[in-house]
Amino acid sequence: MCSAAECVLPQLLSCEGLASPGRTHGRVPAPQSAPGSWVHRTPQVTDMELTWQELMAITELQVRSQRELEVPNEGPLESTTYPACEPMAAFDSFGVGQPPPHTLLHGCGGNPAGELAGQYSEVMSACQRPASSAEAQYGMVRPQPPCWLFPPGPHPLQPSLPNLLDHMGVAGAGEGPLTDILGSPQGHGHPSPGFGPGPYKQQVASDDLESDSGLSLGSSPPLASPGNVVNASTASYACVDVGGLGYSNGNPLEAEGGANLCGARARPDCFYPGDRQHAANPYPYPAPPSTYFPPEAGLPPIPPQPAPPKHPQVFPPPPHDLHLKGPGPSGNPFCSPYWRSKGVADGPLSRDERRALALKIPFQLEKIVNLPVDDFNELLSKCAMSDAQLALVRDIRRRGKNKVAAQNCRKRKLENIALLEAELGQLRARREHLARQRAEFQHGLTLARCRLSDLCAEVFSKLRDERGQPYSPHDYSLQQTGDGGFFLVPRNGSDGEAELKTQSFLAH
DNA sequence: AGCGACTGTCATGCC
DNA sequence: TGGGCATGACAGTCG
Repeated sequence: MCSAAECVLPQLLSCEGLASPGRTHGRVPAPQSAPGSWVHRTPQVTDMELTWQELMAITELQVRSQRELEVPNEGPLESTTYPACEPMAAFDSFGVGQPPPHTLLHGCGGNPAGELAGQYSEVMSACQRPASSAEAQYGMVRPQPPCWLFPPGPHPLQPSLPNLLDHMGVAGAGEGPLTDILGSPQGHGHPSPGFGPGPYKQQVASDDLESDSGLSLGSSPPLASPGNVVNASTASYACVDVGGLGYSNGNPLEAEGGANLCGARARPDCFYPGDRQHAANPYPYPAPPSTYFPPEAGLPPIPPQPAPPKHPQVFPPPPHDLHLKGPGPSGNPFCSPYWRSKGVADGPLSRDERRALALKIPFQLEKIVNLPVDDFNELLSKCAMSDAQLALVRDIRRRGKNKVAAQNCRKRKLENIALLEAELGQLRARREHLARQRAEFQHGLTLARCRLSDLCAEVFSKLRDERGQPYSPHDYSLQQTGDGGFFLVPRNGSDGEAELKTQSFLAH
């Protein structure tokens, strides 16, 4: 009998389904027709792409493995034969490498390639092995031959997301670099990061460059910049031109024709007294909170973060009497003057805030952004505003909503990346498991072939023709019937023996 | 100075 | 048709 060491994996398994042209050793590109493969590839093939290709190759490997390991059951006289110990190709670890040239090997007891077709599974049953630990790990159901690799249900390489998460467990999803990103307070933990209390970054003059609401903020001199404290240090009531309306202490709306501001007609310095200003504050307004929007309800309060020492707070904290709550001076809740919500952190005014201040928008920016469209329109209808004010309000609303949308979009993107990375890890683990399982099956198949070859040799050694001469296994092959009988079938073109010289006998 | 992360904004497409 | 949303791209800021 042969030993496993003498037998090499058969060529049958290596050449038919695995040796595809164009494959490189150890790296299996995805078939171009494979769904999910990227036809239009960027010049830089990223590692993610390669990984995806590998994953796609697993599908192909599985299909091919199924094809190869399936034993056709086409009847007792099916013509498929199993050459034993034929030249076999050396496999790489995954069995997907290009097979080497055929090499004649001697093994399996030195028996010439006797062939025995038919009851193959009986021999293979000895090679079946208990489910590996990896199966338990992935909850795989031990499939029955000939579909060992394919448990019932969805395709193992196309698990649904919930299944994947089930497979992943909590720990699996929590690994990977993106988990850190997701776990960071900046990335997650706040449904609306834009509303978070993070310190406002210092605004520069470039903030005021342009506005699609028609404000030529770009024309503002450097004085308009909060960062430019030198030029503005001498004027607590700095007159900053904002598109002709400007951060002046004058009322631009009055200059425009005296639009009714519903009680917001008072000069800005009445709401934001300049005598409370820091000497270096170029703006005649108190320091705004770091975030303009109040924290969302239901969220745990986030402790305020101290301003970076590198960027000292330019604006002093506003006095409490400036944090007006409820209706404005007019008593109309929809026409309260522009003020910031109480309880938000301090920080420089944002661009829109400065614009709103410049145009004396009598609404909270929070309301402008967050009100439903009906309420927003009602709010606008109740307060007659100039075209510039309306345009600015709508721009503020659009930008505010888009800002939130961008934050949500980025959050979703990070979540999707984390999810895909977790899925990638699971698929890689599954690929390794399938590769190990494939190696086990190939080893069992090799043993079975060796035993089959030995059995054939034993049968041929006991067969004699009418002249008492043994049959040559080179000229005849054995085929088995369903009832255990054997037939001697002459090989095609064997020594010109034309007549069907079939001999039936019962197996012992 | 360069770089990466973060953020706001704009443009665009879709609903 | 206007508004909102989603998203890629770009630029600015900051560590």
